Amino acid sequence: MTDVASRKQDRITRRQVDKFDARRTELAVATLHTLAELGYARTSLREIAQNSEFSHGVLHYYFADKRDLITEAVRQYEVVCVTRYDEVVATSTTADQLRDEFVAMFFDTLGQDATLHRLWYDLRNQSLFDESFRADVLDIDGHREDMVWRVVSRYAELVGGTVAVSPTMIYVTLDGIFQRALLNHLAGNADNVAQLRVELPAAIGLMVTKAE
Amino acid sequence: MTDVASRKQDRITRRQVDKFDARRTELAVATLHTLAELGYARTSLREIAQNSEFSHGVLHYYFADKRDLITEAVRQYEVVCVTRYDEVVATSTTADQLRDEFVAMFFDTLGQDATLHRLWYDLRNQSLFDESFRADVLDIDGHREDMVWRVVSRYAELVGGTVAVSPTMIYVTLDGIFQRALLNHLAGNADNVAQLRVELPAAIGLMVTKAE
DNA sequence: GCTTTTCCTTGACAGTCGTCAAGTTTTTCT
DNA sequence: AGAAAAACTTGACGACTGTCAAGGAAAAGC
Repeated sequence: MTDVASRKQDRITRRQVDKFDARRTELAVATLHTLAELGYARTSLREIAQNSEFSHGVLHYYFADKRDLITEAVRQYEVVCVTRYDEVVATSTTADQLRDEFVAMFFDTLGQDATLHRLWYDLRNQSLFDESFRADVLDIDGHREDMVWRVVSRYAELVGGTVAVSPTMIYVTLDGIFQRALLNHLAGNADNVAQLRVELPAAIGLMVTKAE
Repeated sequence: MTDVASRKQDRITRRQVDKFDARRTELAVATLHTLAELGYARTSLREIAQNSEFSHGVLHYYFADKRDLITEAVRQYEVVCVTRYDEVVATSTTADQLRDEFVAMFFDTLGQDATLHRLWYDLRNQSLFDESFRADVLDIDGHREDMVWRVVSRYAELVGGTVAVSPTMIYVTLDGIFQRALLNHLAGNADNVAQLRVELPAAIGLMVTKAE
């Protein structure tokens, strides 16, 4: 094959691959929405296909099996999820501003993306039963930990102090608060959510030690 | 009906009811074990029956439907779960002893009852999708919160200080640590579990303020 | 001991599931 | 425009699901 011909072949292959990947992503997004709506236990391939513009058979054209499809959907989730607070970190110039904007976004996404968040917790729990999810889940969990660490360590910096606990402890605490708030939110218990919002700043405060 | 006859009838009815309830409980326990093993998404009635000494048809003799059965299983879980640390609270005479024994039991049950705990988190998450579980879940969650509050408030008492954060915050923090430890435990990542064990005492310490 | 009630098994039902092969439509290439 | 390849639909398969009715086995009542 000549150079020109091989480069041409490359372009074609690339374009095919791109198209293939684009459709995969499209179907993974449809999967994500279906999972968020129904939960892992009740999500079927036919239901997913109905949330897309294709028929159920096409899923096996783009994915090896159901697990492959759901794994791809989880990866899509990560793309959306894991940089949520970065802009807040980048633009805040005072500790109070960072804290307040973090709390605001925390509860904003709680209400806005509630179904997506409950899906995340559903899949994380599935990984307790199904080994094949664990690697992806632990990976995403790590990125979430990094995400809140960026927030809290920057907060400590702006306060002029140091972080008093480990990144892991920070993450599990904030994630625990989020889970609780999500449950209360979906249960329609707005008062409890509001109470958690009031208490969140103090919880963050406990994690950093001000300089003397 | 004479008094004697009516009392006799009562006894008979009572005995029948007791027997009925006993079998219900027996089947609920079998359900609990099946759920713990397979998770909610993959637990079928036939699988449950195979974990008992009866056939699958009997489940509809004692339970209205699958939801009824699983709800009863969840209630069984609560009976086991929610008084776990009470003896530690009752017998500890110093703050250090209480803290150490709590931590020990915390990680003991983590390893011992791992499948049961993952089931709890599975069901709590199901309640984010299925409204009919929510009441029971919120009830159990409340009892778990009370449970850790009894530990931490007693700890503060023995230290001679006061609790610095709300019961809810205490619970979500400890529960978050437990969840993370459970995931790492089931993933075979013993190092991370050990690390959490090291950090847990300090996390408890942060929650109480010593008297001046 | 015989009848009645309770308890449990069996087998079938209507439906859903993941998977895949066969065939049709659409796009791409020459 | 015609041929080849890719993209997609359709329908079927075996397996599995919750539910329930019919009937047998065991226990209780007399």
